[in-house]
Amino acid sequence: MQLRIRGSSTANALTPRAHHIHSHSHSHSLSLSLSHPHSPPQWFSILRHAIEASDLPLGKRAHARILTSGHHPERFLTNNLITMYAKCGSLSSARKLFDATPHDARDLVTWNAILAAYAQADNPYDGLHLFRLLRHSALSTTRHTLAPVLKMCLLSGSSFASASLHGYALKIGLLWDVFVAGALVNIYSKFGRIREARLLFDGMAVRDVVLWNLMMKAYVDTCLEHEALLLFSEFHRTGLRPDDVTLRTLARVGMSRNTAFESQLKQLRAYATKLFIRNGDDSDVIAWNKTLSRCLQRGEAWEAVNCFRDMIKSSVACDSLTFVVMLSVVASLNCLELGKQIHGAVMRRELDQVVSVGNSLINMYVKAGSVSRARSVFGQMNEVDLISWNTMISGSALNGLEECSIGFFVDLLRDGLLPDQFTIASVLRACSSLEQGCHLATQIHTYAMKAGVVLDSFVSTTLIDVYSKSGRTEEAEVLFVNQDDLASWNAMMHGYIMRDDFHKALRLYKILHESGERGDGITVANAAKAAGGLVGLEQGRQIHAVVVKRGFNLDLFVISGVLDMYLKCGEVESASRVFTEIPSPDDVAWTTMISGCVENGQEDHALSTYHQMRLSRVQPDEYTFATLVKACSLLTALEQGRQIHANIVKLNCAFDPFVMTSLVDMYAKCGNIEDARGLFRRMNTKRIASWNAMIVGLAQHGNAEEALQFFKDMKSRGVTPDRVTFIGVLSACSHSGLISEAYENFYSMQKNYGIEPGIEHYSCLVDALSRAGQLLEAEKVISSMPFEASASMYRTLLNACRVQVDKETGKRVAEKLLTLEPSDSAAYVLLSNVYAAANQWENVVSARNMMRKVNVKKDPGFSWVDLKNKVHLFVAGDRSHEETGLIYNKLEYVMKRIREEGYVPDTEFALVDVEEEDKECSLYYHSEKLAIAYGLIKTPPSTTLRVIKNLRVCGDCHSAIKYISKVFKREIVLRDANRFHHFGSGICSCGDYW
DNA sequence: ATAGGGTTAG
Repeated sequence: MQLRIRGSSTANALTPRAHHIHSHSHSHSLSLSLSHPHSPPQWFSILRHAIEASDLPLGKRAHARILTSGHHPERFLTNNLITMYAKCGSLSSARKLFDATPHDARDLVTWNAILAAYAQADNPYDGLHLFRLLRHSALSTTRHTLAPVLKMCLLSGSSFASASLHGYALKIGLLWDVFVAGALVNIYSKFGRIREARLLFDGMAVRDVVLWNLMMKAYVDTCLEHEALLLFSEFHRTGLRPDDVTLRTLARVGMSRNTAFESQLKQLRAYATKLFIRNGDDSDVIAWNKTLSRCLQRGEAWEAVNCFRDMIKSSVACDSLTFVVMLSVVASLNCLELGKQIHGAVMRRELDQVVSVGNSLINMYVKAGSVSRARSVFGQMNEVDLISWNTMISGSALNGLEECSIGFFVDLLRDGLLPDQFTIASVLRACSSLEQGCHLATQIHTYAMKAGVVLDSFVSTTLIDVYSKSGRTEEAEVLFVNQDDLASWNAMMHGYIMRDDFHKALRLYKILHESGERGDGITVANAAKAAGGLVGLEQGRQIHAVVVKRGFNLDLFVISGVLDMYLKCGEVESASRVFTEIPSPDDVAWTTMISGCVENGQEDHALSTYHQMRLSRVQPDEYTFATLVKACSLLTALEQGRQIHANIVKLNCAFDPFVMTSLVDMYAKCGNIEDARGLFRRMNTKRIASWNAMIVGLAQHGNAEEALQFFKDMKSRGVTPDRVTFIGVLSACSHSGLISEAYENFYSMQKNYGIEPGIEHYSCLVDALSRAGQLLEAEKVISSMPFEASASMYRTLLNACRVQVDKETGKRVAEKLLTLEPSDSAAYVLLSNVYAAANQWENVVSARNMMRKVNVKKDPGFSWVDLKNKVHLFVAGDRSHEETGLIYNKLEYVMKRIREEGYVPDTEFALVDVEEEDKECSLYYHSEKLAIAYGLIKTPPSTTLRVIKNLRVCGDCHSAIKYISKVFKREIVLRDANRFHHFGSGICSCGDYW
């Protein structure tokens, strides 16, 4: 029995010679176990049975009965129990038993057993630690100790540990053991240290076939074909008989392009084939299948293909398992042609009616992207099982055929089959990519409950994903409770991110961290995204550090997330640094970089990055183009836009609704309404955003009738307008003085479409009334709406008073505007213009004088600044900050300094020319000034300040910040609700257009 | 032989 244990653990460590060990050890095991004096023999046979069947519960029951039988298990039985736990996959129980065994009760076999357990469980670090403890004890070791230890060296990838083991083996005289030497040769060659392997090999006095094989394989693996051939000749001269491993190793010589040894290779192949036939008995189908599946497990797919070719050439008949394995190999290679060839081979051998083979064919075809071929295999099977159905369901979903996937699910139910967790998870996957899939998912949820698989972690994770995607976060949260599966955590994090709840997402990340779990690349990518959403640069940097430390920066998914985080924080330079360190960026990484430039107002940089992308021969996709077109639109760069358009057509992206919509928008914003119209007409799928771009574009160009015509067409085609549509419609009305239409739409929006008017809609209405001269009516609308009036509304109205020469209303409106915006020069300028139009020059002068006395007072709205990882938030006239005195003093000083430099609170030009953009202007101005003042106090000179504002920056603040950047020599990055503004040396990256 | 979570856009 003891030998059996050792034997099998050795077999695990030195896989190439597995068959040797089994044949040597078996006879000993029986005689020993039966003749052992102290333990009742039935325990051993039960334990052996548990090991063979991998039956952990049986083993545990046996252990329990041994304990309850009153006898403390002595050493021999304990060793067997440890082995049983190891073989049945419970490393923790094995270790518990080992720890419970007193030190003086442990013998070498105990140690070997626990070491073998760690080797088998692929847990090299803890196992190697145990080995260090063993070395400190007085026990002397044998090859059976070294075998698992060497395997763990291989697993741990530690060449240092292997070198020290080499020395240790030499010291205790075990290096001359072919088992030990073979393992070392194998390790050295796996670490690429082939010369050390050869040195060891050459030093061996006795070498067996396995050792030769290992050395030859080392050469073949490293493409040292000439050395492999030389070694083979040497081997041949020893007269040792080559085995099938030798032959298969040789068969791989010549796979590389190197043709220098063509004739030698031919000889070798002929020789190998002859030997294969002679070795017929050794190379039966089972051995071949074993080799194939070993290749599959190691991910060496092409090696498996080559091996399969050799197998076909030999006289061995492939069986169904051969094809199951090979089809799995091909599925991983995603190679349709090869798959078809193997399908042909299956048909010739009439194995297509074996269910497992049929299922493998289906799987291979769906993985290769051919659902139709999979379906035809499915249809031709006489007998199908649940796996066949599941593969069709998941395969259809995988290939974007969601309806088809759901169809299979329905058919399955109709056939009276009970879905299992695979079925449910697969069909839910289809729902999750379906736009209206949530309702369906709810139904499938009830099926999952009926089938009792809701607690399955795959099922619940997919449900969390589906519910999050459709905004039903609460339902997702319910499912997430008690989930201990990392994928669920990731899905939940992503769910929060999708609804912009970045705080909650980061909280999950923190909880995970604090519980000792580190998460994986996806976790960290999610965390980066959340940090980006919060513009939390410090947190983002920490996450970036984790990414680098754990090697996730090689994962394009993850590093693109980090890139995006920096860009969302306005850190274009950091992003560029990260980007240049990506070995070969893909389309997404490039697009992230380009879109980040656009978001940060560096449209030129975006376009030049695009040209680099073309040079690097990465194909842009529809995301890239949508972004680029936006850049052109912001730059009003019609020519560049046209060139990009040509690229879009050339690269077949002219069918994507996103791209086309942004093109329509670009042409319209660039003033080329004809091309916008033409493009729009030719669009196949017109989404709501496409219509909106057209309607808003036409309205902006004052082409109201046509805008309303488009609106009509849109409705008649069954497209439901949204709030953006009505902004376009109402602004179109206002531009053409269509008051009754404006009212009509304003009410129809609520009554027929259930859209509550926002402040933008009211703005349009007020604008329309003002322009039409209905000043009192406009005032009435303002006072009746459920919002605080915005300053821009009053400004519009005041301007209308000037045009209408209505100084009574004008005065009233100016007063209201001034209570809202005491420091807003616009009010004074407009008011003075009203008086000027009425020829009341004294009042003009007094209005101008009032303006000069302006002080900064109320400042609701909020802005925040992130200093030393703490967010400082400022709201209207905020005096709650602990350093408020300092801040206000600084601000006074700042305003004084910039006035000296020429700052005038706003300019007259900006005031009389009130355009659409101004309507969304912040109701509360100066929170950003407070934030900047605090930033100036708290950071050393020339540090870049980053301020974020919840609303759009207004003209006055914009102008002030330009001066601040000049006077105080600071880069100031302001992110407002709309875009980034990079201020420096008195100018802003937006070119004063936003 | 079958199932889950991730990066870019209007």
